[in-house]
Formats: sequence, C-alpha cells, structure tokens
Amino acid sequence: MAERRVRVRFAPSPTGPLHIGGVRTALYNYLFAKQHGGDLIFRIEDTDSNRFVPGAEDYIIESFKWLGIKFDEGVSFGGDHGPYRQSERRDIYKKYVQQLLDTDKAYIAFDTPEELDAKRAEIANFQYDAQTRGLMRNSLTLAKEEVDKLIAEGHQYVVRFKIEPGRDVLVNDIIRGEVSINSSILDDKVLYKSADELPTYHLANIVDDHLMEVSHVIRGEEWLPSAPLHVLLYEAFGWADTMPRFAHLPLLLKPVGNGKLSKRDGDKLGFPVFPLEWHDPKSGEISSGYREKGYLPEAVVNFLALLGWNPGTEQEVLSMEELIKLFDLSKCSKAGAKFDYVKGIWFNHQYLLKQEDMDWTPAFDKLLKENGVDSTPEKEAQVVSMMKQKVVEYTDTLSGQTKKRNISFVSDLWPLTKFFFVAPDSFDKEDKFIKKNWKENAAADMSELADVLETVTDFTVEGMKAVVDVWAEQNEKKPWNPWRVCLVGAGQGPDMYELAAFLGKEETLNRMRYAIKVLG
RNA sequence: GGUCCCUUCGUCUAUCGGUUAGGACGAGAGAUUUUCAUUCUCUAAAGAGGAGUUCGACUCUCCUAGGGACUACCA
Repeated sequence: MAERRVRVRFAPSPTGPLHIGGVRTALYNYLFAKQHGGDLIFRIEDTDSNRFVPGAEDYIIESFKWLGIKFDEGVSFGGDHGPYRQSERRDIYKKYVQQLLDTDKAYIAFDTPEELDAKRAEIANFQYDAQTRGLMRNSLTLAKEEVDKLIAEGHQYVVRFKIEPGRDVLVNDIIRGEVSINSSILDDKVLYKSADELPTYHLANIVDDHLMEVSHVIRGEEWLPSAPLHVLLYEAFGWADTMPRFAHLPLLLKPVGNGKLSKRDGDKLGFPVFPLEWHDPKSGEISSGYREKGYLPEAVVNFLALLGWNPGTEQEVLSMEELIKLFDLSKCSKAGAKFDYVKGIWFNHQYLLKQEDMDWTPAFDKLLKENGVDSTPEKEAQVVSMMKQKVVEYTDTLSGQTKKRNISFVSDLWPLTKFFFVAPDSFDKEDKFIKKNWKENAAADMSELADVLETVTDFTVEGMKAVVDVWAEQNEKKPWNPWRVCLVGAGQGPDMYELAAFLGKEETLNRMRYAIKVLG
C-alpha cells in the first residue's frame, strides 16, 4: 500500500474531566503524529446527548494546552475536515446510514428499550443478532408497508448493523498482532437512533475517521473487542482499502488492588487522576489536578510516556522532543500498567531540579501566604512584613543553597524553609536531634556564644567566622548543633553562619536567648 | 456466563533462542556532611505452574492458573 499521510485523532466524549489514561492516549497520538510529520485531530464525540457535561470541552482543551500537546486541527483549532463536533455532523451521518440501509447492510428496528429488557429477562444471554433478529420487530420481519406506516406515525426506531454470522474477522493490530474474532458472537449493533437523530459511537467513529482521512487509530484496549465490528463497518461502506491501522494501548491499572484506574482511586490514595483540578458543575465536588498539585507538565508527560512504552535504552528522563524522536508503537507493552504515582513524584523532582532558571517566587510567595498565618495577629503581622522583606532575597538564597534538596513540589519548601521566616516557639525535647545536641552545658555555651556574637560588628559569614571560629577553637567548643537548635529548632537548614547572616544579628540573638530560656 | 487480550524483581520495564536476566522507582546498608538534605557506593528483590519444540527457551506451541477488558438506543 502506498504511503499515506499520517493523520491521527484524539476523540474524547465531553462527559467530564479528562482522565489521566486519556491523556496518555492523546500523548501517544501526538508523539506518533509529530514523529511522522503528520496531523493530530481533536474531535468531540458528543453523540450521547444525555451525558453532555458543560465545561468539559474547555477543560480538555486547557489540559492539553498546559501539557504542551498541540493539535493541528479540530474543535477550536480549525481545519478543513470539519465540523469536528459530532453533534454538528448529523446530516453527514444520515446520508451514510441511508447508504447502509439501501445496500441491505443494516435494517430498521422498532423494539423499545422496554421490549428489549423483557427479551433479555426471558432469554438468557439474549443478543440481538442473526439468531434472534427474526423474533423481533424490525424491517426484516415486518412488511414494508408496516415499516413505512410505523415511521410515518412517528414511532421511534433505531438502525442496526446486519452482521453476517460465521465469519472470522481479522484485526491487524500494531501492538498485538493479528486478532481474530468470529462474527457470530457480535451483536447487531445500534448504529443510529431516530430519537435524537444521532448515530452511536461506532457509526460516527468510522464515518469520521474515513472522512477525516485518519491513517492510524491509536486508542485504549477497551476498544479491542469492538474493533472487529469496526472492520466490518469499513467493509460494508466499501472503505476497506483505506481502513486505518489499529493500535490498542494497554490500560492504566489501579496502583493497589485490582482493576483499571478510576476517578475514585486518586484522591483516596493521594494522587490526582486528572490533569487539571475539576469542579463538578452538578455535585460541586472538587477533584484534584496535577497542575494544582504542583506538578510540572514536562514531568507529567515524561512519566505518562513511560507507562506502557520505553525506548529500550536506560534513559528515563526524556524531553518531548526526545520522546517524539524515540517513540515507537511497536515497542508498546501489551500488559496493563499499574499506575505507579510514586515514580511520578520522582519525575517531578527531576524536572524541578532541572529548572535552573525557573522563577519560584510566585509559587513560594503563595506558599508563605498559605502558611504564614498561625498564631497571634502580632506575630502574623511580623511574619508578613518579614516575608515581604525577605522573599526576593530568599529566592536567591534558595537557588544557592536550598534548591538541591529533596523537593518534589514547590510546596515541599515550606517545612524545609519556614525557619527562615518563623522563629521556633516551642522545642520538642523528645526530638532526636534536640535530645542529642542539647546537653547540660548547652545553655551555658550558647549564652557564651551569644556574648561573642554580640561583639561582632560585621554580621556576615566572614565577619562571624573570624570571631566565632577563634572562640570555638580556643575554648574547644563545637557550638554548631546547639546553635542550630536555637535558630531552627530542628536538625535542618543551611550552614549556621549563612543562616545567622540571613537572619541578621537581632533575630539571631533573640532566637538564642529564647531557646536558652525555654530549654534551660 | 460468553468473547478477546495479557502474565520478568513490590512497581514501571530491558531481553526480540545462547546474558552472571540489565536499568529505574521504592526499600535497606554504608561513605560524605557542624544538622537535614544532596551526592556517591553497595545490598536484597523476578521469568505464574505444567507439558512440549529445540543442541539450547524468559523468548516459540499447547494446557492450567491468575489478571484485565468487553458484553447498552455510553463512549
């Protein structure tokens, strides 16, 4: 077959926020398209009018914008294969449904949902197919006049695909190889419903993919069972020679327990399952998002890309450009991948450390505001004014000495840095560090050190060093850990001289005297 | 129940008949460090089970077991 332009699509249903599994599917489509210099299409599959959720479409678009996954055409992106919203393609589908009807590949069925339920209750494992369609009310069993009459009288009907039984249908899948299913186990799927004049997924999908010249269908494994139906549909339309190639991706599974990853697991286990925070318009329920949790889009992309695929090398930190270069559908794994969100945190850590020039000030500023308020209004005012003075300076300090810490999120900074802004006001005597370093003579030593510091006029690292190091050596003191107890209240923080210089003479001495008083 | 897909360390995975079965996350230990952390080093950890095919199987075939998906006038 001649080389076709690569055209792939991501076609979500706007029934809610975009699931992280959907994000990965879209990502793989994007990587594949870009690698081949092809197009990525964004199509909205809103053929179920009952499940429409306002805001979902915008949410999905914004998610991809954040993630850096760019579409070439589709809803909100333009293009000359539109419209890209299925609800706006009614007339197109009608035409093709009629074609199937005219060629005897489909038929009209009048059975109501209630009648179908009754049949299902009556016959075990009932399926609307070659075996049973003769028992039902459809254009195959009813006289033509009767059918016309029912339609004229306004009875609702559906169009069903007439599947010929006893045929092995082959699906050639890039990831799974050849999959064979016998057509006898397929049912006569509903292709179109007169009630809302809209097709169902299967029909709309095939018609759109054909008309939009889609070359590869890359989607989740949940579609594999219906792939034979789709193959049959291409054949029925006479489009078999331009049928897209299929690739069914393995599913994302729950990190613990069994089953595929679902909305619920996320917030239960403490990780988001959505790219962006989602406010459900009906229930008002809020689901957390990667963006709001402090993940960097690059990290999310990298993490997701490696869940079900890897380049076969030992490199794991990969930029979008590298992913595009290396991605290979045939190297995708076949088995579902447990969603190991702990590794996602590690990826964020990696990217956070890589952001040499990233301006952390806004995020950190927000963090301080969130955490700055805890006790009295006086203290609050003090902290706020201190933050204002220090925040810029602190950011510099940050890149110099604190950045290479075990930080996976900007929000991790707070517990690691609060002592820059807030003096310890209580000391946990059971704390391992305090217990070990605040011995009987600590108060006396600190008091002595405070006196020494009092004499320092040049309160800089060098200025203090010149005086304190001499004092420590002459008196055989090792004041650093007790000093740390005074200034930090825990076993953390930068070099003591740097910390003291940052805090300034007054604050340093205040904290020391306070600790001496409280700890004794 | 039926149909299809899948099965290597706890997790993500490499290996496309011949390897001491490799890497990463996580875990543990050690070194470095005035603290915490960083960094570095090291350790434990796997081919579901059973039959074949083959000189040789993690890799191919079959069976069993387990997991997953689908089974709507939803996508």
